[in-house]
Order: sequence, then C-alpha cells, then structure tokens
Amino acid sequence: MSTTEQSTDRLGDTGYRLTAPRRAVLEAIAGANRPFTIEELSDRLPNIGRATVFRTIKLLQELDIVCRVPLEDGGVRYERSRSGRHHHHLICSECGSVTEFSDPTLDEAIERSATAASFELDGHSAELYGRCPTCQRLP
Amino acid sequence: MSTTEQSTDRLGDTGYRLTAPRRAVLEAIAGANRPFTIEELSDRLPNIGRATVFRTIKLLQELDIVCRVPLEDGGVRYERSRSGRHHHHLICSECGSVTEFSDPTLDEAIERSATAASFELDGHSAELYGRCPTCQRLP
DNA sequence: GTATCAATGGGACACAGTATCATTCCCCAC
DNA sequence: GTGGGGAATGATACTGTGTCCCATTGATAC
Repeated sequence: MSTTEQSTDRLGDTGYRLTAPRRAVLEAIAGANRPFTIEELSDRLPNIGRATVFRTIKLLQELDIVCRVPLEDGGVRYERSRSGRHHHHLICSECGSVTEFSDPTLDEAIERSATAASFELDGHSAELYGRCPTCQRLP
Repeated sequence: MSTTEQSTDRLGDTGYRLTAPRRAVLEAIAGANRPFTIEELSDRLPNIGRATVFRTIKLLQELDIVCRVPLEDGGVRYERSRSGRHHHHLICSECGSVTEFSDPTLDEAIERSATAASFELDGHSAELYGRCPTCQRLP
C-alpha cells in the first residue's frame, strides 16, 4: 500500500471527507522529494484554491501526516512525516535537507528540565541546525 | 547600573551608534513586563519608524540583549534576555509567561543526538510548552 | 436519488518582516 | 568646536505566510 493510500485511509477513518482536492494535495506531497513551502505546493496544484491547500496542510499536521519545519531564519517549510510519530529535526543549513530523528534521552532531558522548574509540560519542539553528512564531505 | 545602561554600553562597545531611536527601544524593552510583539512595541513608540523598530530588535537579538520566542501556534514574541547567554524557554500556554532556563544536560543530549546522526551541529532551539507553576494553582 | 452539511474557491484581509532610497545625525579627526 | 563621511532613520512599497468570509459545490448517509 502506498503512502498516499495510507493517508487517505487515515483521513477517512477519522471522519474527514475524501475530496478530490485533498487527494491531490496528498499526491503532491508524496511526490515532493524535499521540504516544501505552501506556495511551492500551491503552484504545483493550480486547480486547487490556495486557502484549501493551507487548510489541508493544517489538517494533515493534526493527523501527523505532515510536519512543520521551522528554519533558523524564521522561515517555515513542511515535510511528509516519515514516522508519523513525535520526533525532532536535523536541518542542514547548506542543502536544506531535513532529517527526522527520535531520541528518548533528549525527550527525558526535556521532561527533567520542566520538572526542575515545576512546569507542567504538554508539548515541546527541538530543532537542530548544522551540516548534514553529505554536505560535510564537500569543500 | 540599570539594564538599559548596560545595553547601551554593549551597543557602543561593539561599534554600533548610540542613536535616540535605539535608546528609546531599549527603554521600552526594559519597561515591558511580559513578552511583546513588534507591533506592540512599535505602538508604544509612535515617533519611531516601524522599520527601525524591526532593525533594532534584529540587532539586539544578535547582541543577545533580546531573544525571539516562537509560540506553539506559530506566532512570535520577543523578550529581554535575562541571562544574556544561550538558553531555552518554558512558555506558559495559559498566561503567556516565558521563563528562561539553561540546562547543560539538555544541551548534551542535543549534541549526542547530532553526533549519532553524523551531523555537524552549529545551533539549535528548544521550546517547552505547558503550564507555569502559578497557573497550575488556579482551577 | 436526494438532503445535509462539510468542504471548496477566490478574494479581501491581517500580520510579520524586508527593500529602497532620500534625508538625518552620530562620531571621529582636525 | 566644527565639518565630513557614513551609519542610521523614516516613509512607503512590497513580499510572504496565513486567516476570514461567504456563496457554491459535492461526499456521504439515508
């Protein structure tokens, strides 16, 4: 089963309607080979309203099908979530690639920090910026 | 010596000019008792151009006098940095308060995650969202 | 097949931030 | 203290990102 099929199933299972625009967005996302902006996505889907693309991406974020990637400069890109679960990002400032990773020790350290400050944690984000292995091999 | 004086010294020491608009922004920031948006700051400084407020905040971020606080909903606020050094944020989703904290174990966990992925780290961000001790005591 | 109501499209709008450029004014040299 | 050079400013236009509104469409349950 393709990732697009998995995602349409996920939409249907959660009570959302399977409309043509949503299918088109899912297909475009599956075809993207790097993190994208909404404008880029919208340009690839000229027959779909811009507002619908925004709405769909927001929905897919809630379903953990897509994740929001905050960049170092304050910009934002989106990417299909590979794991579909909580994770963090390694963001290459040279080629812009984004790698998901999960690290229980990192999550534990975050929980300990919250506890130490008597803070009731209900979410967190962590982004790591630098150079990916591929770019390190270049001059 | 006041925090405003410390900051003007920091500006002067780094070769930036001590202009009236910059002093005004520094004073407004010193007087803010909670994280602010640029619009709020700009409204409090009607005689200072909006572009200048943006430019000054950007400069103060570089000097670690002000820090950018990304919110859970994608919004952004700014706050005077208490420590003037690298730190993370505890952001209360109820009252909007922001608490700085430093935690070497958290930074180490982040470095280990990067190393494990053969990633050359040069920066990171970590934001913790939840309820501050004060809001926990309310119903 | 049909009714219902979620979803859509498209434009206006809101907010965050940058670019441009003529004018101002800080700071250093003298 | 004065004058010149260049950094900083202010006004405005512009870009990017995202939301709101509302008349129309269409997926799903019956």
